Amino acid sequence: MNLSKRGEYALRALIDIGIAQELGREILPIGELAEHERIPVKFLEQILLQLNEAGYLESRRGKHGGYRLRKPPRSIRIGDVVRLVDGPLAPIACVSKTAYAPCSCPDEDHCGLRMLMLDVRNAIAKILDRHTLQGVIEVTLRELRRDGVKPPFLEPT
Amino acid sequence: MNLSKRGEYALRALIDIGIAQELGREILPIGELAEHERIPVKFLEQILLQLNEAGYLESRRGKHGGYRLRKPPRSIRIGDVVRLVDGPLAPIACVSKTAYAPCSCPDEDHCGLRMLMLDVRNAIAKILDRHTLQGVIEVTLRELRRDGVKPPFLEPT
DNA sequence: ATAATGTCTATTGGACCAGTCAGGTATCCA
DNA sequence: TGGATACCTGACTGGTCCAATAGACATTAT
Repeated sequence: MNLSKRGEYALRALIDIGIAQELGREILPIGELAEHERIPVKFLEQILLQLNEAGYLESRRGKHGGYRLRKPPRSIRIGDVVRLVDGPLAPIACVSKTAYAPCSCPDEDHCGLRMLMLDVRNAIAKILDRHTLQGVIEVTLRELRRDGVKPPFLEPT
Repeated sequence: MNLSKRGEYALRALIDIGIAQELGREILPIGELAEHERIPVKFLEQILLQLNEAGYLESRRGKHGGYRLRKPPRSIRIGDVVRLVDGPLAPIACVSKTAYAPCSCPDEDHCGLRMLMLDVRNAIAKILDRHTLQGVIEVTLRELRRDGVKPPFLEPT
């Protein structure tokens, strides 16, 4: 039931870029992002590249380059990002909606385990597909403000 | 968000042994189980051994040997079996109740991602910890009967 | 020009998964 | 008592994936 580091970093990156954008930073260089989240730069590169290819980010090269969101945060579903980076949400393939594959069990139609795992898949999907990047960003900023903590990415370094 | 084959086989084995027991078979040899579920015998052996050590099963050696449940199915929570075989239910360690570990993010207390993943963990745990082996067995048998399908393990082979 | 940034491809070390192999030991039946 | 059946134990292997690293190349601002 694991979210990979890759998936975790992808989400953290999108959230950070979204926060930066919300706070007036139009573009965020990868170095700043990597430092803030303590992610190895070259590993993060690959992930941002993937998010770029998938249409979530756009990049500007050269000096003062960096990444920004290509779509409004409200239209980015967390579940879709996880699916992109980590694969299907379902714990076993025979209950996946987006990547169904038959399982090896003798009678899929009368498999109590399958029904249970379908519940689990639906519970996960319900949460991750109902939450957007916008929502996560709002929650994060609200919590920061409530505790009087200065948000990150206010100033270019 | 994956259940490993090992975890899947462990659950299927417990369910099958429970079904057999419900239907009057006091003990189930591994060969019959492996054949029915199409699991490599030697792989299944390791898994049943682990379930034995963990107190879920007891075994009888020699001719007419096999495995049976050591506890009543009602007292076996699916979530605990998954934890035993596959590790924590939480998608990331910083939201695990049974195996918490701090994450690398700069501010765990104001991490929107963490709050979201905590929701996911709780949703998974709610399902897997509320369902017992008894429940899964009942559902399976009910579905089989509803469709008039003969349940497995009625006769020793 | 050059320094700062992103792009792209290749590779690596290690962990883990799923399974295999080669026996050893206990139990039962004839 | 001997053999068949079945569980017990440990080593090990091929493959895949994760996380990270390395280095050459392209683009942009100053």
